[in-house]
Amino acid sequence: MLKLTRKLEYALIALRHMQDKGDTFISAKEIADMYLIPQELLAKTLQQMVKLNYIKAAQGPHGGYRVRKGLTEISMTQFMEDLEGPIGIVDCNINAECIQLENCNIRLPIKKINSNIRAIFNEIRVGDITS
Amino acid sequence: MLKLTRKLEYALIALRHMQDKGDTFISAKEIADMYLIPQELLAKTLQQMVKLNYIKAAQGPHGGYRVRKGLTEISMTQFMEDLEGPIGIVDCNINAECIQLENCNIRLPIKKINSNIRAIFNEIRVGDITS
DNA sequence: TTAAATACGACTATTTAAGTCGGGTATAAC
DNA sequence: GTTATACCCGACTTAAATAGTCGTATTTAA
Ligand code: SF4
Ligand code: SF4
Repeated sequence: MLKLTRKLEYALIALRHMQDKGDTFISAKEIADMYLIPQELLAKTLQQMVKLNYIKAAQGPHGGYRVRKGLTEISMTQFMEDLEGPIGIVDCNINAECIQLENCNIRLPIKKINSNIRAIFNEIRVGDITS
Repeated sequence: MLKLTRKLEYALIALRHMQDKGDTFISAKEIADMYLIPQELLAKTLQQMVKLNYIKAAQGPHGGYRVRKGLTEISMTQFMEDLEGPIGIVDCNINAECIQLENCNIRLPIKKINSNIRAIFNEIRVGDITS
């Protein structure tokens, strides 16, 4: 209940590590080894972040990834939703396909809570975690 | 990611319904039928709440459940943790061994976020949802 | 005695998250 | 130009968590 995904954690750990190293390219292997993260899984995540323009990749020997400027200003809400899809503590906050929906007597108060949680992540920037 | 369990939703729906009906005993079947909730699953949840002293049960025909006084003052944190166990957006916030723990570079900022989320649920009482 | 209801535990199914594999492309170093 | 390193990409498999079902026993009002 209410868990972040492992992928998000790995992404943040990697970002922080890369940020510490400045402009040099860091390989997925280096990070995977250092933090005991499954390499293939981390690689996939980093590749996703390349597509999102969060980081820049360099191929070939001595290649790897480095963080793009400006990433730290992105809100955690955007970061999380880019990587994992919309945040919603219940189904009707995402796609509305719930058989209880029509008679549901808790929908509105729950929606309020969802807003509160989103608000928390809106006020946190990626840089607050990775710097 | 960050989902409430269905069980919690069913519990809240049931509590709200029972509260609307005052002191009369409401059967699991009535609630299950009304909100299209799987009856056996709802029943199990209600039984759990009986053990927690959240509601009172009456057996036999015209039996059922009714809400105990004072339930509405309980915080959502306690309610959720009673039903589903400790809240923690990552493993190390609960206890669980995490192989990254020793070198983890995001543990502290994540812990802060977890506190923020817990704070939200601490300030919400069950009655805020079921009344 | 019967029927409606709770009580419990074991079981199965479904969904989601986590992790793995195989084959490809780019590029620096020799 | 061969080799080794590293990114790229999609399909696949496994594991874990959630959701739902079933069988049987017990209580009790009518
Ligand atoms: S409609 Fe009610 S039961 Fe369905 S997802 Fe929303 S809150 Fe939950
Ligand atoms: S130690 Fe780091 S990786 Fe492990 S659960 Fe905590 S935050 Fe996540």
